[in-house]
Amino acid sequence: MTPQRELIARTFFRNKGHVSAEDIYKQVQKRAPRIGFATTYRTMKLLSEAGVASLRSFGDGFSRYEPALRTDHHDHLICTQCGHIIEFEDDRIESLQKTVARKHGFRVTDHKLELYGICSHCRNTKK
Amino acid sequence: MTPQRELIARTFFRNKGHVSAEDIYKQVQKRAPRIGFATTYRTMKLLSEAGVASLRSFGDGFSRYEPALRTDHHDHLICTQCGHIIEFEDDRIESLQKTVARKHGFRVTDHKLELYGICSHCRNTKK
DNA sequence: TTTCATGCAAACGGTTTGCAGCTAT
DNA sequence: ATAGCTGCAAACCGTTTGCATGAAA
Repeated sequence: MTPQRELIARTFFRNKGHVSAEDIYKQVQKRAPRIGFATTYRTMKLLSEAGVASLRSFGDGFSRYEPALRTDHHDHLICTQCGHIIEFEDDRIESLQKTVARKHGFRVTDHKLELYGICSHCRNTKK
Repeated sequence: MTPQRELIARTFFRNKGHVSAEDIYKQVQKRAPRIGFATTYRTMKLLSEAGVASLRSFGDGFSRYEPALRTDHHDHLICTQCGHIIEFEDDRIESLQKTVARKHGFRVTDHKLELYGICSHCRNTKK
């Protein structure tokens, strides 16, 4: 554990999740401009290998990380207009997922549910 | 509509969906080696703009296309070991998704549900 | 001729890697 | 001294774009 890694990890955990590597890099740079993105990427890879961060790729080309400590499964509502991301959790959906998987002989290790649409804010301020 | 575009479109629809651009490119090249990937990409973009193909990015870095003609919403079970993809459909999950979205004031335009795990085949032939 | 698609190669953007230098054992 | 991390820059890989050629109307 080096100072660089500690700063990167702290920065990562300070966020609410759904953080892109670039986000972390920029935030880290404000405090330690000499840290390069290579170190950021390498550290995030370490964190995800260690199981404390999990990589989540939304459709937008670059990878996002979120803390893996959380015990709740949660999924995402994504506004395609403003990019805002809302988390939600629904036990009934979860259990239906398990049922479906079992029906196909799958042992599910992870899942990803994303609902894309227009959030209420963007719907009200439509031009 | 040019011969190239026709071949690419035909090749695309010959597949069962979840086809990567590279897949299409390779298949097309067997029949018409002079077609470049630029044309493949451009044609796939056209097809998705025309609404007959829809772009779906799984987490693996490159983009996949599937026919958009289909009326059923379907989701995916993905084996993380052999990469096999199974489609499924579950109306109860669909309706729960709508409920959740409504609760957050979202108007959902699209959704994506992916379950990752180990398929029955890989579970049985585990080494 | 004008238009527009093609094929090639170069560019792009996010991520990874090689490598020389630096730290801390 | 040696092991291993850093920072830089170059490489990488899937995708996009610029441009000269070529076919069609």
